[in-house]
Amino acid sequence: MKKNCKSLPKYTLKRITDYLNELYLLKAKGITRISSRELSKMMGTTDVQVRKDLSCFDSIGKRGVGYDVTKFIKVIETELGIDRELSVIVIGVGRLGSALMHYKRLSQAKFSIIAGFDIAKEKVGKKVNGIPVMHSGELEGFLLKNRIEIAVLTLPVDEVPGVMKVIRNSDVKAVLNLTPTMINEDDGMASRNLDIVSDFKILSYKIKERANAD
Amino acid sequence: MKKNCKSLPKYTLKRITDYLNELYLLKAKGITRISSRELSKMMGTTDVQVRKDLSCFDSIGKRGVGYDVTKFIKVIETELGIDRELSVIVIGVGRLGSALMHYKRLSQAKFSIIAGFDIAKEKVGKKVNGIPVMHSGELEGFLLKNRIEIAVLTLPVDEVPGVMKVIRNSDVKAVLNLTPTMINEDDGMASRNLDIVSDFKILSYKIKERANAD
DNA sequence: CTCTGTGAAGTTGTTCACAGCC
DNA sequence: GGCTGTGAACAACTTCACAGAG
Repeated sequence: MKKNCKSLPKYTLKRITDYLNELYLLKAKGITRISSRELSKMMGTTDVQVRKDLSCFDSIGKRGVGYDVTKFIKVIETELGIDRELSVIVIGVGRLGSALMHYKRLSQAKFSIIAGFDIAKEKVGKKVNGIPVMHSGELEGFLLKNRIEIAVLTLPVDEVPGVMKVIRNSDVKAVLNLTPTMINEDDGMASRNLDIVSDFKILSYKIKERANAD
Repeated sequence: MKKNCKSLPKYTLKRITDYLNELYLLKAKGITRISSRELSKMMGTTDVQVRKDLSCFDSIGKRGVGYDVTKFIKVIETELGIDRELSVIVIGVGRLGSALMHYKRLSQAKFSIIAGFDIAKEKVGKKVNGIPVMHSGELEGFLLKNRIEIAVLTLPVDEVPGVMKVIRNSDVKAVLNLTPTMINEDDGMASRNLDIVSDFKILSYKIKERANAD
């Protein structure tokens, strides 16, 4: 499937996931064909950008015609490796962790959350959306017995170092960190740091900047 | 406060919000001084990157010494414009919207959510964490009477177009979009699109890529 | 003529190397 | 010596301009 690129450029990778979301919507509407120009308009980018992003793959468009939506989706899904099941655990079953455990789009996309972990007695032993919640003390043992690809961190920031010690010692392949601290990648583990408050701050800056531009 | 840069480079802006999170943690620990090298280690970047990012501001470090944590925080906060109150509404009071309405770090950072909107009868008229929930039909009138800087979208994706029509017609300055579709910026409105499922997909790709590299 | 695909040019972001202050 | 600040060199990404297929 890959052509020119040894691995997808960082920003291409990000955009491709966005393309995918729009393609799903198009497919749901019964649209079977799309041009780079039409897609770029939805995405707020340019047609050339779309085509350049796709240049990493074997040609998936038809000149004079455009792209077949279904084929387009398939190629991206294969490239992202989301055509297989990935097992996930959620560490910290607060409002956000619990929201993720209920989130249908995740399971639809084959990310299956198989356990939650928390230190609160009233949560441990219960189920959230059918998913068992275990005590954080059991995490180390659990990771020895179960193959987990992704660990999601939705716990208080001061509990992160302890949990990360356990995770770095395990076979977990990636961490999605939703706490306001940075978790760096290393040889054995990928990571992604998301902090929604930071996004609010970025919007604050943009608002301020635009106001000044008057 | 600004020096060389007419506006902050895109990636500098993003990193600065990350620096801020680490600086808050340092301050909470009572640490008053930090070097670019130490900070860069926490962030998974380089000391030069940190210093380059700061080159947009009037010099805030001392050669041979490092940066004063409190001053560092102050400069960033001022630049981001988060030293003032910003009013926020949440459209779609599901699990995620509700989690945001409870999120302490948001109000601590002066982002005050003053209303939620939903179409579900059983939610309208109630309060979530003391914040009133109104019917989405009231949104247009509400935006005429209240100055809102940021609208957060946490509603089903098929309801987005209708809501965006109202918002684009209003004085809302920015949208934080948590639905899996793209909302583009225009002259009157900034936006930021976040889709956590896309982040899972990016991790999937990274896991696959690392596995292949063996 | 329409739309994809892609080297080449242009722009933006990162790293290097070192000057300047503590 | 230690650490900041920055022009210059380098690398990554985006846009341009156009060749090529339907």
